[in-house]
Parts: sequence; C-alpha cells; structure tokens
Amino acid sequence: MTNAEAAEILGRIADLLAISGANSFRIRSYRQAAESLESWGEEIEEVYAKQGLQGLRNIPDIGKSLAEKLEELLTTGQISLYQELLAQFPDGILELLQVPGLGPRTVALIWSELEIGDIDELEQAARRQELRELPGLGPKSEEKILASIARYRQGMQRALLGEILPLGEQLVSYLRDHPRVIAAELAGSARRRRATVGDLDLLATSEHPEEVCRDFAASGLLEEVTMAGDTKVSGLLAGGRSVDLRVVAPESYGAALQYFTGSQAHGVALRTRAQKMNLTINEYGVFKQRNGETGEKVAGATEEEVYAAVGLAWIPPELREDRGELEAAADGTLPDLIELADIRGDLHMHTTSSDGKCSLEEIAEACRQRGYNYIGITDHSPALRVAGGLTEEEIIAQIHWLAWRRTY
DNA sequence: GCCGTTTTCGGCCCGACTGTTTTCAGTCG
Repeated sequence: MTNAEAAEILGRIADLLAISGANSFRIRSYRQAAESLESWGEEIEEVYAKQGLQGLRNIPDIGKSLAEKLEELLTTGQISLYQELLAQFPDGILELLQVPGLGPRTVALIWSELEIGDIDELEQAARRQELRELPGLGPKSEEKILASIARYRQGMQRALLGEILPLGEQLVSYLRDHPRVIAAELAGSARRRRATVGDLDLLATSEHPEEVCRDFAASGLLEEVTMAGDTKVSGLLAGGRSVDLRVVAPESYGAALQYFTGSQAHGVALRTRAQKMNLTINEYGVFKQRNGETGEKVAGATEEEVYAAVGLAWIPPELREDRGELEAAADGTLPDLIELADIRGDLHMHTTSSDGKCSLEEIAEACRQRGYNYIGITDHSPALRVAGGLTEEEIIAQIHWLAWRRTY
C-alpha cells in the first residue's frame, strides 16, 4: 500500500461523503489528508512499522480518526467506512463527478430522484429531457450536461509543459498587444513550471477589464467560449484544451497573480497564515481584518508586496506547492533555483554524422558560446546503421577534431 | 475530522459566474 494508493482511497471517501451530504469540513479533512499523504516523504507502511499509530498522527492533517483508518487500511487492506459508502451507491457514481460542472449536490440529486448512477444513464435522461424536471435544474443545465459528457468522453489529458508553453505564450502576447492591457502573464501550473499542465490560466491587468474580456472572447483564439463575464472568460482551444482568463485592476495585479498562480494548497496555507496575523488575502489584495470586518488594504500591486505583508520573502512560482516553502520564506532559507546559466555541459548530443541536426563544428561553437565546461558527443555506433551510425574511424576523427579545438 | 502565540471548543480561504431563482445554491479554481 503506497501513500499514493492510500491518498486515492481517502479522496474517494471524500467524494462519497460529499455525495451523501456529510459535513463539508469533515469532507475537507479527508481531502487535506489525501494531499498531505501524497506529498509526505516517507511511505506510511514504514512509518507505521517503525512508530505505529503515533507515527501516522505526526503526518500533517492526520488526526486520531484518520490515523486509525490508515491503520485499518495497512493491517486489513481496506477501510470499513469506504466499504459502507461504496455499498450505498452504484459503481459509476464517482465517475459522474468527473463530468465538468457536475458536483456532489447534483450527483446526489439525480441519484436520489432518478436513480441515475452512471454516465450513460445520465446522458439518456438528459436526452429524454427528464433532468429539467428536477429542482434547481432546467433546460440549460441539461444542455450543459450533454456538452460536458461529450467533452469528458473526448478526454483531455494533461500535456507536457513544453507543448503547453508555446500555446500559452501565444495567448499572452495577444493580451499584451491589446491597447487596453497594461500587463499580462501566464499563471497556474504553467507559471509554476509543473512538468505537466492541464488548463491554461491567464492573467491580465487593465483599467477596462470588460473590454479586454469581450475582445478576448471574440478574438477567435478560443474555438468555444464557455463562460464570459466582465472580469473572467473561459473557453476551449482548438483540440479541447481549456483556457481561463482573469482581468483585474493594476492595484490588484500582484494579489491576483499570486492567487491564480496557485497551487491551491500554497494559497490555502498562505491565507491561513494571513488570518493568524489578522489579515485576509483575496485576489484583490491583502486587507486588515477585525472582528470579521475587512478593513484597510495593505498590499496588492505586486507579488513581493503580498508576500511581504505576511512576513515572507517572495517565493518563486516553482516552489509554491505547500511543501515547506512558507517556512523557508519566513526563515530566509529559500533555496536558489537552478538557472540556465548553471548548466555547465551536455552529455547527450548527436551530430549530422548520424541523426543530429547540427554539425560537430556548429555544436561545439554553440556550446562554447553558452559557456559550457564540457560536452559529450554521443552519435550512434555502427550497430545502428539506420540512424547513420559512425564507424570506428569516423569516431576517432571526431575525437581528434575536438581535441584540436580545445586550444581554440 | 483537524487543529491551537486568540482557543481543547469552535472555528475552518475566498470570490466569479451560471442557471434557476424572486435572493441564492452549486460549481469551479
């Protein structure tokens, strides 16, 4: 039982509790515990073997009850609460939550009223126009659900950062060119440089957000606009990748950039810290708070200001995952991130002698200009003749050439 | 269900948008 597997089960318990209408704070406890387990450095199997129940309780967001549930999971392979919840609902109910726009309340409603327990049944009911009879749902909801099911079935996976960044930069440059836009930036997991990115989040600042939103929605960059307000536009790129744009006033730009860069866990931790200092943070700024009343604004125009307002150094987006970066920013012990200039060499390069794109000379010159200390030329051997593998003599010639160039 | 330089009880991050509502619940990020 890995931490990731245990976290998955706690997450499903949270979903099932939500559908069954449990206390929302109890549900959140399971979600937080799941997140905590995922980022915990040591496997809970080892923790439990060494320190027992108390060891589990030392993990953040794991208290008495959840430690006991994890103990049950580790010793019996299951959690009775999970089995009981599963028995209450059909197998497909959790998949219903994967449909965009369908939350636990709606899933609970369609299950209790229409006994709809999977996506196929939901689609049929929507086509028969039965959903509109339910309280709180209407024809528009039916339409949206059908569209969401189609989108869900099409399936949009997270994409590699390298595939996403060019798309994001294209959208950002549209915004920067807009006459009403003062500044624009990529936010979300793309700005945090996560290895994979799901949605593209964009932030812009303007004195006239409604014009920017209107024009962005009409720009043709989005194949489909799913939501368009005065400060927010959501839509889909050709191919189905979803995009969210938020536009805020300049005095809130830093707060909004912080807010929409995330991660969710980092933001929650930051706002919790602010609360303890009688401050409240939202996407418009940092405000003093007294007896639940929001007072004077103390920061918001830049991210540096926002972090400084809660006694922290500015935290690079790459570190914003709630894995100790707040504590490090408070102590002044944030690590220096690796920069391009730190790269001292490259040990895997092919030349045009086999299947590379540049000649040995071009590569050597480009690396010299980058200030590399060393390079490794790794052309194919004769064993891979199809990729233009080099003979022994050709490799020796490369070595001679490189040795000669060292004096250059 | 967790947690504690306000507290062992009583809080728990915050706001935009939509659809279905005559004032708000649900969902999302």
